[in-house]
Amino acid sequence: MHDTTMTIREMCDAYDVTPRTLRFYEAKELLFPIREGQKRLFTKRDRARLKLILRGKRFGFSLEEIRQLLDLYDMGDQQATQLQRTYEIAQARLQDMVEQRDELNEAIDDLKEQLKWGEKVIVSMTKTEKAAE
Amino acid sequence: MHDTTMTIREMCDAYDVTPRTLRFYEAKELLFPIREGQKRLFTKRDRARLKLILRGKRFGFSLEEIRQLLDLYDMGDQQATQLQRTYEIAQARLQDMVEQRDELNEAIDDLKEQLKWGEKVIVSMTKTEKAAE
DNA sequence: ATAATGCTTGACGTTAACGTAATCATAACG
DNA sequence: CGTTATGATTACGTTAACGTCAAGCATTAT
Repeated sequence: MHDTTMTIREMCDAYDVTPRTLRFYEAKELLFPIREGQKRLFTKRDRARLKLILRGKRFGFSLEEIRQLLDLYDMGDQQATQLQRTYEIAQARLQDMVEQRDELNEAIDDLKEQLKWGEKVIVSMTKTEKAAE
Repeated sequence: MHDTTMTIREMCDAYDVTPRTLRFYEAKELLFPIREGQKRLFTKRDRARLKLILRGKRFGFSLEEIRQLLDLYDMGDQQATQLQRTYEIAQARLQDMVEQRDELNEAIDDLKEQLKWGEKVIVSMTKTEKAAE
């Protein structure tokens, strides 16, 4: 076989993404598949990065944020300052997520209130409806 | 003054929206300001609707959903079935919001785990760094 | 009368993350 | 050698909710 590289299709099957997505990620400089003639060959490194990309997406990071994180990651496994930076970005993202959730919780509570009110109205209306019969 | 109507600017100031937004809402048939010559005049009804629109947005309804709700609202204050329908739409939205929040909570927990791990790595790296000095 | 406002209607621009063709190249298979 | 499979490139389309001009009336202040 091909040493340890994968074709675009194999990647798609393995990670459940479309070719377009992989090409898109390459265009955005998130992945750097090597070329055999015309075709892309994804290395072990690409696969590791893709996993991190997909994980990052689940966390709600934007692709741009993910790119920055991956870059830091690469630049210096030796530089603790970089890792520190990574940590900070993640912290900030966490902050955002918590805020979002809290807002959502508020909205949920508000909407629940509205619904309680709506129930009362519906009940009273169906009552008067019956009364009108 | 103008009986009970407001100009576009007054509306903007009162509700903290841009003229573009009000025109946009009119184009989307969420508002129906009357015309005095060329100019828009927003009635009490428009203001009531705008309040509902803004509230709906806080709840995360799309403008299209809001339009439908407003329409139902108008159509029959007398028809309890319509109100019932409104109630159902809101319930569905609530469902979505709860799901979203739960997903967000999961992601938050996962990310927190990651961060704990990151902390450990950073600590150990700074240690070895010192050791290397 | 003229300049400065305020308002109007288009109509194109923006953002994210791809989807969706259309066209072309290459390689294996029979 | 023709066909099928796989992949490449290019480029426009999608969605939501407006933002951002541009150009033109109309009223009001000077």
